[in-house]
Amino acid sequence: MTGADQTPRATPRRPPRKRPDAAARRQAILDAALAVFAEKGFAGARMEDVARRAGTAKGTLYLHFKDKAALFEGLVRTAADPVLGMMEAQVAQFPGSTRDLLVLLFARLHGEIICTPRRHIVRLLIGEGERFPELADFYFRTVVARGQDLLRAINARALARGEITSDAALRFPQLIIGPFLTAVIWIDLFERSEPLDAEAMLAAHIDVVLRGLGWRDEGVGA
Amino acid sequence: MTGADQTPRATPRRPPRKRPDAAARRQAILDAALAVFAEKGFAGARMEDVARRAGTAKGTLYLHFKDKAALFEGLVRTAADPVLGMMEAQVAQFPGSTRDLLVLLFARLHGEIICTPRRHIVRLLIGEGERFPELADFYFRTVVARGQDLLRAINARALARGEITSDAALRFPQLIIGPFLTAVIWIDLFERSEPLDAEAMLAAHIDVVLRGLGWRDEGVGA
Amino acid sequence: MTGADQTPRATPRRPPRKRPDAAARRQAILDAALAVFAEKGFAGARMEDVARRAGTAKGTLYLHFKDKAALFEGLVRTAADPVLGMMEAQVAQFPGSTRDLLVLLFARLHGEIICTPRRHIVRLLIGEGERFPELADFYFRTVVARGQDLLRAINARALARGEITSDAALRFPQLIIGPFLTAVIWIDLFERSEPLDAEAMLAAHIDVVLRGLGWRDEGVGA
Amino acid sequence: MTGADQTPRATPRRPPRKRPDAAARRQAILDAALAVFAEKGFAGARMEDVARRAGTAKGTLYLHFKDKAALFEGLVRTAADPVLGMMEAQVAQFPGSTRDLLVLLFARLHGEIICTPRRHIVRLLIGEGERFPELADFYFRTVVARGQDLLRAINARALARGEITSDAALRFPQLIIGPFLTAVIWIDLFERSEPLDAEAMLAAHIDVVLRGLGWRDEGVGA
DNA sequence: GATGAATGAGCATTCATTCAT
DNA sequence: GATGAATGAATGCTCATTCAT
Repeated sequence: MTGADQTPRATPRRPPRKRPDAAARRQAILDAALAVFAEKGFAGARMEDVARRAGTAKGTLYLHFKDKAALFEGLVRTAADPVLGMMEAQVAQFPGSTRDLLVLLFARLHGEIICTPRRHIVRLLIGEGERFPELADFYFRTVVARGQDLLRAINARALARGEITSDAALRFPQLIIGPFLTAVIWIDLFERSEPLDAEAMLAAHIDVVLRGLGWRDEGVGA
Repeated sequence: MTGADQTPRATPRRPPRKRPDAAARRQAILDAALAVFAEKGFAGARMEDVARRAGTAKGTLYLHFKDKAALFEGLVRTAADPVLGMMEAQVAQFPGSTRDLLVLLFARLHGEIICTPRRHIVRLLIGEGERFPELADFYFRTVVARGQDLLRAINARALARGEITSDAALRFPQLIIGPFLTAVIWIDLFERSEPLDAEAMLAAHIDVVLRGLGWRDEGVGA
Repeated sequence: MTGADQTPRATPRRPPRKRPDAAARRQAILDAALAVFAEKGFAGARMEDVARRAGTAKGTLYLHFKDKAALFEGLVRTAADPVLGMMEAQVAQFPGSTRDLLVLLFARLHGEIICTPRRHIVRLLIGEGERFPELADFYFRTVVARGQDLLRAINARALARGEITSDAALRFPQLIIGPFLTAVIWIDLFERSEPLDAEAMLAAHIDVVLRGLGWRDEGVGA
Repeated sequence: MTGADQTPRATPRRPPRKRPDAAARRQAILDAALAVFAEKGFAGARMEDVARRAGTAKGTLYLHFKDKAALFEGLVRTAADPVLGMMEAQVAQFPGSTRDLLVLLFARLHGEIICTPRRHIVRLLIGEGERFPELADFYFRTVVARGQDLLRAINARALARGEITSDAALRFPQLIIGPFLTAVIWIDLFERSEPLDAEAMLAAHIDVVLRGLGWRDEGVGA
């Protein structure tokens, strides 16, 4: 701790344009790709636009992703994972009622997906999924299946706690997630025609679906 | 300056041209378009494939539809209308309980859309909608808005008859239709990964949502 | 919606790409375009032929010119300017008699245009001009108007010097340039039917038109 | 002369749409073709437009002309001939001075061509001539060569009568016709940029060129 | 003869991908 | 590693021409 502390005191003659490390570069590309794919769809997106938006040259894209499809896959791969991971963690150790848990989770879905460019990924996948079967499979495994497990766990817990009586959503977790999907789609396609208060809708959904599953405020044992 | 202007051109020939009336021809094109668009998406669909599948020459397509987008629009335009019309008629004069009505309608949606290539149209629209705002608007006006009116009418009737107590689905018809949308998407994207018994799911949905809206078997007056 | 959007596309290869600088490339394209347009007319010219002749790929054309029309315009734009500039310079500082000046200028027109593929540009413009009004306007401004100014200046000088007495060609410079145009057209259309000694014709024209304007060898003051 | 005279007293139930005989039909097609070709050029003209304008179906065009090129040729063939014939007749028996003859002929060229859609034919031929060598040859034989003969005859007569002294225009009839061509082109391309008083220009041309050829009012012998 | 629906060759243009620099 | 000029396969659309009616 004695000598000079000038460690990062480089000697840059030219503007200290620190070469962003590969990871940052890659993320910039993914961000750009999300924006462009979201606006134009997979086929309509031009690699050149992605490059320009990412602030790189076209060729650079190919240093990070084998081709356009790989870029799309990278997008899907990276976008959903963190949100889901966060939610899984929360469910695992949530102490409160299932209602509160659902409220929390839907708030997350709203804040992290519906209100975010990420929602486009959902729509993109719906649109292009059949053309990229492997991608759909990948998405199923890494996102959908995990989401289902999560919802099933929640339902199982609620049943076990006597909060609900129906196993309908255990058998069909789609009943829980359906309105969320609908909201995502609506925002992108019909918001202009008829605005949707997604937050209010999801709140109503929680009320309806919980009641529909036989909700009792305190659980049977309470 | 698209297309050619060269001088000595083409020279048609052989196939014994018959003339099915224009309407039949048009329908054949629409059928072919549905198949091709469904498989490849809008951008991926080649007009030549549509033509071949319709049993016509490429040029013939353009006698019926101004361009590829118009063909897509024609598809959307013609596919949804009949189903919706049928459902509107049924709702207007349905004598029984709202539960029976919903069962009937979802059976129709299942039989006429989910089990039919028509379901692809829903998915296509979701995927391409943002790129064709007019088409999304058109779809909203001719399909979505009508569907919403229908669902609202059903909910209003159920409330009036004392069958349900919540107006949640009156405010958000999306709660009713959400699981149907989810089923449509699931079938196309994830059926291979995990089959879905859509019929059972929709039955469960009716149970849950009606109960969630405060269902009483006979209505208050019973 | 022109052009394709398919997914797995092209795969360039072989030819050992060198990089002549952009200007040379552009000039090669213009040269090729002149040849092809001259032979086939605007509509009949195929971009592919231009590319092949320029030794580039089709796509390269579009790196230099927005579309076929822009290529045509580029042709017109670059071809006339140098010749005219040269002539303007000469007129501005020509010391000798107007007759000698005209002889010199027509010699230039003969050598630089009639005997050159550039003459095709004149003919092309005549043929396509009405279809490209902006191009005709551009040509008028950058070539025709300048040419007229030049001819008017010459006539004014000749009148001032007392070499001629008539202002007919001051009012109608077309009288001076008409036979040149006729020669250009003749060479392209009728040379095969009846050869024309353009040089001799233009010499005769100078004689006739100067005499017709009241030529006096030394000017009034002589 | 006894019996009824009701020969053309057909029994038309439907509107007496007398079938225009083939010649009228053909002329209608040619008129339409002139209009369309003039506006769009050869390549840009669509047979369908010609048909619509002629009030016939597309197929009918092919009953009168083998193909598009034949239609174009028919146009050129029929348009120039009458004017030229008229002029030949006039020259053959014109009693007055050569100046008066030229005034008369240029008046005709102005009235029958410059002020008429026929002027477009001249321009079309210039533009497309190289692509239709046979047509250019045909035009040369039936129009240009005859025109030259006519001009040579006039010059020879004028020389013989001592009205002029130069044989320049005998050797190069183009000197006489050049400004007319220039006017035709100008009207189509540049009229918008700078209007041209073609009549005045041609009058000036006659003055200049006759004086340039050594004009003497009465001829030597007078 | 007249019609116009059908045909399909032909071309302008785009854009994913490569690779010399 | 980064660049972006060059490539050329791929496809939407046009329109001269035919021929069944």
